[in-house]
Amino acid sequence: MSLLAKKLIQWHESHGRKNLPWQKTSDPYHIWLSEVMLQQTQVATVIPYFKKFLKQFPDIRSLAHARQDDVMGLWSGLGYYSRARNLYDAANIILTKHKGVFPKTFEEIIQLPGIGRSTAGAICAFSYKQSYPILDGNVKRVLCRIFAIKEWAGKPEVEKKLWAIAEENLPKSDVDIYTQAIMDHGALICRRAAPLCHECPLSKNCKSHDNNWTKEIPAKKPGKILPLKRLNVLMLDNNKSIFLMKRNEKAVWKGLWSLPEFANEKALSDWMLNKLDKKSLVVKKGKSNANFSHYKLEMTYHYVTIKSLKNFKAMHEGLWLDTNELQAAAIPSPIKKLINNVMR
DNA sequence: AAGGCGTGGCA
DNA sequence: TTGCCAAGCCT
Repeated sequence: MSLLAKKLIQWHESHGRKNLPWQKTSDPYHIWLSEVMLQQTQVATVIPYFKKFLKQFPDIRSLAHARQDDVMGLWSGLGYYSRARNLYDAANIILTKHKGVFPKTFEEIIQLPGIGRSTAGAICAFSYKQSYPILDGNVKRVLCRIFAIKEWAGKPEVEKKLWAIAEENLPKSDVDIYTQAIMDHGALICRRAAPLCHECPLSKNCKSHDNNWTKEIPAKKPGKILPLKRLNVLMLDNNKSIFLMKRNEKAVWKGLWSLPEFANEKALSDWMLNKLDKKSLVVKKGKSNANFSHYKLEMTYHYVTIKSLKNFKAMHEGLWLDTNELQAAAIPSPIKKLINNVMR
């Protein structure tokens, strides 16, 4: 066994995390769900979503038979919603192609939508104790530091090298413990900022520690200027009920429910003149910002109250949701917050 | 190959 | 406030 694996497994014995909700089980459904939720998402954020999701969908069959909107509702606020769609699709594939039983080989697992090499490796290691490596943010950081890799870990060439290193250091036994150990070590000791080198079992074998490079490594992603998008959203309030429209399949927040959206104010007022009986009063107007990984968004909201739906001409274009129904609905976080703030 | 895809925590 | 980025995958 590599020195790296040996030391990490030893360290995990007394310092690793052993009581997370998806641990102490080898049920591949639980492992799969947790690994997908944890993609680009922090542990503390995932825990309540994981519990709630399992409570409503305790097994693959119940998930496969659900309505997609209910699945999306449980995912609302967690982000990266294609994960929820893929999970739902994969559950149905497992039902039809694998007779409802989660597949047991890496090759079959990685073919499921939403499962890439790292997630498939984690499922194999945790559920079946099969020796496959993972390469998440933690592992990348630990390996870059130990081997003094000064380039950005997301660069394809560097990533290829990291997979090879991950492969080389993989133990043949106890991969489940090793996999948990290297992630825990990255999260708790080899942290991005202020790593705890004095508590690190690998500090004597770490090139970054030797050379005092822990601040330079891991290297930052090459920066770029994010574009700013401006748009107008309409908040129609009919007796504390809000009008929402389902977003199309082309842009961000695919398939989620959101406020009617317009490129400019004229388009918004035209829509109102067209769909509402007479010119309605804008009760409140303001701006709200949201930042994404690839652009910034400035929303100008227009809060309008109407007294009756009698002459409303867009009933078939969306749905009216009572404010107390908003929480469980499949609505993006910034929109949910905006509605809550303005209505309050 | 590079960019789309969310959200919240933290410095 | 702003920027960075976390248990990545898909096209």
